[in-house]
Amino acid sequence: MLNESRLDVAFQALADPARRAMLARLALGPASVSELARPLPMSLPAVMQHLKALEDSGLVSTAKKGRVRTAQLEGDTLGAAEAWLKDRRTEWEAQADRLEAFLESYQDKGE
Amino acid sequence: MLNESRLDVAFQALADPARRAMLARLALGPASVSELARPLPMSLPAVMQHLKALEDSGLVSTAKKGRVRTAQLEGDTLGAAEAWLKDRRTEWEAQADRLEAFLESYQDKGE
DNA sequence: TCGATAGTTAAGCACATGCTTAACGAATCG
DNA sequence: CGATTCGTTAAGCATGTGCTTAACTATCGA
Repeated sequence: MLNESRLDVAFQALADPARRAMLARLALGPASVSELARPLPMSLPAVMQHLKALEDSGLVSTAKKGRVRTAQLEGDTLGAAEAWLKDRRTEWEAQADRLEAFLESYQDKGE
Repeated sequence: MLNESRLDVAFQALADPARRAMLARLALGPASVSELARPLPMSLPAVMQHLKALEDSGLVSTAKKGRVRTAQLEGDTLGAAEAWLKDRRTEWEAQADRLEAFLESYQDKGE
């Protein structure tokens, strides 16, 4: 599980459309920096900065071989962010259920 | 489903620990502004600004009655963010499976 | 009606973010 | 070797973010 400050950077990384586009690409398989950059309307250095943010967040790992750097998705961090949201939604649903049950019992008494 | 720019603000909202704390509290049930503020080490106006960010993101809705404003979690937006992550992870897992299958078939040929 | 309670608005400030261009490094190809 | 490709570093700049304090409004309760 990720601690709070790790979640900060992970969600922060997810908050940018360019970075989400890169993640969406990497979900389909590893890619080089240029491949990631191609569809994006910005300079290469900008893409590098986004990639660094993704790497710092733990969502992506990279390795360089020769002159090409290959990036790939790290499923664990993605899963940890997903798990946080799922936990909150589960709590919320339980709470909503209790409320509904209460309202129903209240209505029963009124009948 | 949320479009890209809605996802931006949703993940952006999730990127701050104070806002995640507020969401965690609201997952347990509705709360007033002061209740949300109590555990947080910052001024009330700061909390208001976080609450506004959460409201703009669609993660939370609020209503004022008398002098107290009550906030509650909006499960749909939470679910949409969760769904985006889940989709990416599912794609990633499918890709990892294909890779594994390929490597196994490669090994089989070698035997 | 007076004081406490709950929230709101506005201004200002420090720092972070997301780009840019320019210049450079290092592997590969002809 | 020389040119090209792929990536990297550094500097600078506009805008966004996350707080603060001060001042103010609106409601409630004695």
